[in-house]
Amino acid sequence: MSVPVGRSPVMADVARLAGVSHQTVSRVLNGHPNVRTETQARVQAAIEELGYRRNSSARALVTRRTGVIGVVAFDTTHYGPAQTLSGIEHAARADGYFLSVVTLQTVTRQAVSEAMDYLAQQSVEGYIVIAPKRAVVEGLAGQPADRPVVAVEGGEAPDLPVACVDQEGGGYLATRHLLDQGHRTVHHIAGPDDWLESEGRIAGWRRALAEAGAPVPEPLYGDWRPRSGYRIGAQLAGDPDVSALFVANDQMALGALRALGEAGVRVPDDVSVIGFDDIPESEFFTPPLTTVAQDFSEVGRRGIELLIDMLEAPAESTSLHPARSVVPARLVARVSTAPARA
Amino acid sequence: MSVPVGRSPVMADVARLAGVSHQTVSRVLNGHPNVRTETQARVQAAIEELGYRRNSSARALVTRRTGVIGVVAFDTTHYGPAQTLSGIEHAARADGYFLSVVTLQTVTRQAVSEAMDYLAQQSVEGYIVIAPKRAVVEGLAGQPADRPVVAVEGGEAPDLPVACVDQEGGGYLATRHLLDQGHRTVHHIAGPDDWLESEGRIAGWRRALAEAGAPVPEPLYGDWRPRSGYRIGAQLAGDPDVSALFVANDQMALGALRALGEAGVRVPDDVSVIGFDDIPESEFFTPPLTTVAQDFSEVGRRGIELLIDMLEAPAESTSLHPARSVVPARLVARVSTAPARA
DNA sequence: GGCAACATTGTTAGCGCTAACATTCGTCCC
DNA sequence: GGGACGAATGTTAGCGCTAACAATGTTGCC
Repeated sequence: MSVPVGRSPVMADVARLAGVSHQTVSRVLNGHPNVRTETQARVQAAIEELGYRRNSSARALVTRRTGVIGVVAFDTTHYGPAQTLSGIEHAARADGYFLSVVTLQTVTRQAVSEAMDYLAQQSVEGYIVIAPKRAVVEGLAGQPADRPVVAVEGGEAPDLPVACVDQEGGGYLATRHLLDQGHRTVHHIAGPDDWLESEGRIAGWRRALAEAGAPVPEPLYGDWRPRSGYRIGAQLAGDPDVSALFVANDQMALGALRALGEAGVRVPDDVSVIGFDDIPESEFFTPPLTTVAQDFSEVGRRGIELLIDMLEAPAESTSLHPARSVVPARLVARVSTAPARA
Repeated sequence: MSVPVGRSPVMADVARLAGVSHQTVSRVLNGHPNVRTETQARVQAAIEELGYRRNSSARALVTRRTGVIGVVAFDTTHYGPAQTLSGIEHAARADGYFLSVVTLQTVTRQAVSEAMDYLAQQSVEGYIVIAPKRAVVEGLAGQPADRPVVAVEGGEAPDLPVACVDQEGGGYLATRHLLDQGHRTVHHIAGPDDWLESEGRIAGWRRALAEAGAPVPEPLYGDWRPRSGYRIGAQLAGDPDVSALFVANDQMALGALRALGEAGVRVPDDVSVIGFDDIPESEFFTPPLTTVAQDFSEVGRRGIELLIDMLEAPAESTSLHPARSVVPARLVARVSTAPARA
């Protein structure tokens, strides 16, 4: 009896066993008031005996709520995005939501729109889009918003709620740190120029230089990967003007460290290097990398918070001032930066 | 008219606009034969005009298929697991399935079982569990299997379909590579001893040593993180017996390289070091790390393949010989290994 | 004691879809 | 020419649940 053969039990089976109507079972499950404690217990017992589990499709059909949040992610094989995704997942689960994830290889407006379409098939209630490029954020803002969207890492998105790290502040912090150590100016290996993270970090770097009245060299653009840092690092190694280098992420910084090392440039004695991200490996680079840490999971958490607010608020003036949640960056000083030589 | 106010359109709205019954609309949507081409076109047009989208809950309710696969993952902030997840996701989407992901902080039997329970609420059709520890796999096999489960990275799981990389083969490959370069024996920094990956790599290492008649030192256990590699590396640095070192992952290898460097031990001149995983950074370590590459996304792909086979096969003798899909590992030779000194 | 107010439970009607059966129509063949 | 067949479409009955309303008890208070 406790293991019904054939089909899995439905609410009516529980009701029969507990000697109540199926509606009373529903009430117990939904925590309605006005159910006698004793009835509740009987129903609970019947539920356990049968191993009953509510059918989510039937429930969603009538409540018009699926409890599923769609996530469009990129590049989850890298540290930052993967951490962010993990933060999103935990926050969503804590609030009883489910996550349906699509990860994209290419970061284009069209790919994002296809991914959102795919997720729409599953009746997601809203979207979290990890939107690291300007084009993506702009494409997002132009969409017919039949359900709420939150951008994560979306920089200064114009008309969209956004959760992100303060990239500009982080860039400022990094540059300031080097200037404070007496370097005349700071060179910059940036990320690709259509990424919002690159933009923000460049802006912070420029602001710090401007504030200090330091010369502003041309930034050199990499592609986030170690190899590009290596290439650009090799270029800079010969330049006697370079005494301090701000690299837009730790992976490129790793490449740069290697190139400098191979060229006989000592870090930090000859050149100071600072990275960005604080990946787990940075502490063990040669030399241990000074860098700027981002609290990725906090960003994920805030993204979910924004979205759930929209889902659960009685649709109102959300479009007037789209919410922004900015997480500060934090300097992690290690060995790769040192005061400028006299 | 094309933008209906109030509720979103349902099948009946499309039917009305196209001048057919709702069932005909359903037939068009499901690609049934025996619908006149012209009718099909009219229905399609109506669908587009209204921006109609099938209600997945209603559909799932009657078909008893949700098209959702539940994934239990750990540690997606690290390279391997994140890559695997990404492989799983792409393969699932290619077959029209959706993914619902739960990531866990702690790898315990209970956490896994709770995660599966959570996913069951959403009526997932089956599970992919990234199960890197023996206890987890065993707990999995003991569960009441009301829906199919595939383990990924589950080593030699007894009664469960598994997709994994050939860890033993990889360990053998790494050790063999060092022995072939004339090293008398190979020391090993292993992962935690309750991880299946550790076990497999240790087994391969032992086999290679045994085959060569080389002495078998005690393996030293780390925790996968760079810091533990650093700690153990510092220990080994003073030992003149150590001329070749197989480290169970690249992150620990990074720590070990740093410790050796600090102790004045030159790699590869004094000691050869080989890692495991081939993370994107390895190529730019000091020196560039020889390592064993795993095709994580292929593992994810195969996991999905196994699961979908089970979902779509008319439930038969699946339990007789649970399928195993083993992906070979591959040696990536770089600079950190060299022939033994005479 | 009777009646209002409330607590507790049951009954009914869908949510939007697909499967199964019913109907209509044209076509073919003896 | 009529019956048999199959193609094309329509009609009906749920899937398992919740919301709304209806029907009971049960209490308290004058």
